[in-house]
Amino acid sequence: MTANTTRLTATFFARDTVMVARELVGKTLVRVFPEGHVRRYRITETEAYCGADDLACHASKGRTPRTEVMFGAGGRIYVYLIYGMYWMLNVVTGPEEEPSAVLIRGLAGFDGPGRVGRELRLERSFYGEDLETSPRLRIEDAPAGKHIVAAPRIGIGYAGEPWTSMNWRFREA
DNA sequence: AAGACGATCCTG
DNA sequence: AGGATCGTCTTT
Repeated sequence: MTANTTRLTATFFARDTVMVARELVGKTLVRVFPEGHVRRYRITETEAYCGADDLACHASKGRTPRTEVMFGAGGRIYVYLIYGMYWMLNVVTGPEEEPSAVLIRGLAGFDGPGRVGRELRLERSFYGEDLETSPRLRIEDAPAGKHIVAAPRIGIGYAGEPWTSMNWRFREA
């Protein structure tokens, strides 16, 4: 048997954000490093950020150079620097003009969005990269497998209700 | 031009 | 509990 190495395309990402967030748990993130070596990681935790109405979503603050990529169709990378230190990895979701994304919060062995970015050596140039064609970052399909639990999102208290209570964080049980 | 602060992590 | 560290957005 050969391993399943089906690369996920725009048709997977350009769907309902919460659905994509849930389904991304267990999928395989593949990073080709500048030195040429390849590492594969199982995605263990994600969060959904759902459109301009979701006050926890950066796009709710408006269309700016930073949030621009989220307004496009699903399948591209949204990265941003937080606390002057950590690059957060997001996958843009949904159709065009519906600014939403899924934050990759954890990979097997690398728990936490800051650790994910550090491990993958993300930086500014990943902004807008197309997951369908990028030579250095891709996501491959994988069997559903593990049980997945939903919980409120982390670090978004400023958004208030009902956004703080939405169970839009997904992780392996 | 200056200030506030963040979808975090590590150390003490 | 507090510091690191800086891009982005808001206010002057």
